[in-house]
Amino acid sequence: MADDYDPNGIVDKWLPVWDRLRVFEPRDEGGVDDGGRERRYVVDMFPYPSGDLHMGHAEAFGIGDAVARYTMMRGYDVLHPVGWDSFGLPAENAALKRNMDPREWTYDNIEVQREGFRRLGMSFDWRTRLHTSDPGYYRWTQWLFLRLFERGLAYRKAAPVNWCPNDQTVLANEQVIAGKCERCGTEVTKKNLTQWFFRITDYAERLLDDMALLEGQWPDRVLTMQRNWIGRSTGAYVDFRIEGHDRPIRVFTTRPDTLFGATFFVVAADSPLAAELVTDEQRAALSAYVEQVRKTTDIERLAEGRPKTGVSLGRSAINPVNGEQIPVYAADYVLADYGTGAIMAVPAHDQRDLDFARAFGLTVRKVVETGDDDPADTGIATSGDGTLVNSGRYDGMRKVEAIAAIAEDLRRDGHGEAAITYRLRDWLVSRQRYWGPPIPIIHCSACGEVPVPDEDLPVRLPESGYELRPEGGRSPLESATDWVTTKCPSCGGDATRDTDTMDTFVDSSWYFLRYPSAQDAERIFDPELIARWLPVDEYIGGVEHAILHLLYSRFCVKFLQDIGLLSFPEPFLRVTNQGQVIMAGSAMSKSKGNLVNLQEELAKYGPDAVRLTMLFAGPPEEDVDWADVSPTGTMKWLTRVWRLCRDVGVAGRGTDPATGDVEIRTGVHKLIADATEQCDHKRFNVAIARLMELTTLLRKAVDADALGSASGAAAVREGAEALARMLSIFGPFTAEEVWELLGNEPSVVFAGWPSIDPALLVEDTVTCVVQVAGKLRDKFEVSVDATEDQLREQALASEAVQRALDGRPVRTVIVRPPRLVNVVPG
RNA sequence: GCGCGCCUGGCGAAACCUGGUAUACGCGCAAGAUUUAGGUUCUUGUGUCUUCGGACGUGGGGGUUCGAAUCCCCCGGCGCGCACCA
Repeated sequence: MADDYDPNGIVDKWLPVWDRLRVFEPRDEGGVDDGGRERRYVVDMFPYPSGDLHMGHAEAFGIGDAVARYTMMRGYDVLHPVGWDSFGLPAENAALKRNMDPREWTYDNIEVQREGFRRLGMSFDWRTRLHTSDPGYYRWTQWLFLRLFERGLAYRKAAPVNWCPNDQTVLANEQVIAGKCERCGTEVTKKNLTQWFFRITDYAERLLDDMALLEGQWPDRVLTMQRNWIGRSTGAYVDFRIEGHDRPIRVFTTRPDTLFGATFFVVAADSPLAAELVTDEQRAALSAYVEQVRKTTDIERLAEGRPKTGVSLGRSAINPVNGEQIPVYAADYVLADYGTGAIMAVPAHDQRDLDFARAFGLTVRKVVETGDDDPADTGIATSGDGTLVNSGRYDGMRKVEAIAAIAEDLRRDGHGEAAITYRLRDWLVSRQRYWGPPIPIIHCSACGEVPVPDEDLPVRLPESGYELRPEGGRSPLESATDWVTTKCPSCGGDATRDTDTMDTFVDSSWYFLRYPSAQDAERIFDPELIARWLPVDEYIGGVEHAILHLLYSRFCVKFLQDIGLLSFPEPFLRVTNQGQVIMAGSAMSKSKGNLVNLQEELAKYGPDAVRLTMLFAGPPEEDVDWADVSPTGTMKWLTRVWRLCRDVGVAGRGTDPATGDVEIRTGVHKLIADATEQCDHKRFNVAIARLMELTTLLRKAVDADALGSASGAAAVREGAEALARMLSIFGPFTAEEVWELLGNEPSVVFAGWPSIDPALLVEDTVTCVVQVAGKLRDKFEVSVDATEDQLREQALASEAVQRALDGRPVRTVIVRPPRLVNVVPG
């Protein structure tokens, strides 16, 4: 045994012991049978194999591991799995750059990270290990696709979609952040392409409603972000006849009460509607405009104060309530894929419409009197409550009455109906890249889109014969001609495979279902193990997935529930977002030159001190600025713990804690109770502070020769063992080492969380605080059952109180026995 | 623009849920002990001012209360999310 604390030596010492004892495998299957425990499923958002582990991994997984280990220590049977999100663009780009096979790059990195996680002391059950890029996994991703396809929830359509010119692929709406590609930051443009979508919009209402189940369990801001993303609006559809056109065009409005104020009509320039409605005279003008719009990136489109543009389509629309003819325009401020892609424009009561009206010299007609100045004069649209004017028989109604009345009249007359629309769009899942699960569809000239039969899954990625580099929206797989050419499963004729692959977010939207039966070759998951472990009790990961991953996973689980494979509506009962590790105020990056290398920190301080430093720096959800913290402090503490336990050694071994010194025990049990309470709320920073206090308390006792008496030794032992057990959730290697120093058999994990003797928490005396006019003047120790009268008397007798009163009479005395007296002067 | 969150010593932070001793724990700093020295380790001190009685102090202002870091309102600063969604 080393003669002082050796932060890295203990890593090599204890890893093989944990492996041998199978410490992190759930007890009631495979390991020690200890049936009857409650189960908990604790999951960390799985890593992307982008290289070696970095500071962010240590932070995120350190928090997840503390949660998992705390849950284990509290006596639950815990499944804490690990896997890799190993398909995706970055791997492919990195491989391209190095002229490597993406497999090689990916699986090499996974090995490096696997070893890194082990050496960080993660309590994973390695049997769960999965990689989304394994055929044994993506087979089931494809299987899931086919189930969606069967039910019409996976479909292909031509649409203007987000296109990243740098990554040469389409992107889901959720992957466009402020107009830029989520991965590379390039400005995203629009392209008309035929793409695969999942009909997540069918689930919009349930995704919104079921958030009630998550309230208080998920971070509020995540719920808010999802709510806003789904974006429910209530209003009405209104059908407008178009002059010289045989079918009416429907619009959505949240303000049917302003129908009489509609003075023009706008369709999205890039929607098929515009092409359908345009007159021959205006066709050239429209094409030129659409061309101009398409070239504009989202960033430019959204620029502040950008003037409204558009082009007349040369027709009129007819307002169903008053027969008025209003001109029809195409403009880019109307979105093709929201609502119906067309709007009635009410410039008086919508700022965007007013801006357009002023740019094109169109009529502004106020129909709701709000008491504000006329929008036609001010250029400021009014949207508040008021009374209807210029609206025929609806004049005089309040806004809300009018909304209901007009919606009802539209329905009765067959001109529309009340409606709800969502901002959420269908999920674009196809990608023109190589490193993802091939879409399991075969295109046959006779049969159309034919699903690959289940028994032919997986559709494996070809391992050669393709050109990896994507180009102009063509998938790399198109160049793998042998792979593409196939027979139609339906008619047996010549056919071709779909050459797109699925987005990596499809892989990750169901992986937590696969862990308990990661090796199952027969089915997507084992229903018995699902029943045993799912849904996820604790899900730990970054807030960057607040919408993307968490929304998609919720959708997939609801779908699997609908087809009878799952019995719960939500995948994650509780979500915790950890903060980031930053350096000197900003995110670490190579270009800023402020990278902190995790491996160097580990070499200097060992994994326990690094983990503790992050956990102790603040609450889990706060960022940690590495410039503000120092592992030397936590390292010093771990050394003190080690020396304390070395000095205690086997003293007091085998004694009944109840025989221990009461004064020491009282202090110990208070600290255990408080640390437990803090851990229950994931306030690990405060819990660690309590463990530090416990260390100091025990050190002082040992220095005062507590070990010289039987009762002192018993109490110190109880405290030191409690310290080791609690330390194990933050600094697992050190905890194991000191547990051994105390003369115990490994593993400390099996010892569980220390219990608290409630009798020791009951205090006989407390400090009573005496205030004069709310300001602290005196305090004294009193019995917990001191009466109001006794306390009042003792307070008034205090010299300090009399001095503060300075001769003033006492108006009243507030007594809150036994802790407080407030003397209020007259 | 809309929505949300945060603001406490030189620094990271406690106490806010449940109003009642503000600054737990750690870093840093200072002094002392140990050491040949540096480092390490240990001890003590560390909100500001002070006439040593106290006074002031949780971004600013106001309110509720016997009593406010804590609850309410206004303002400022910082951060985050959304952003032409009809």
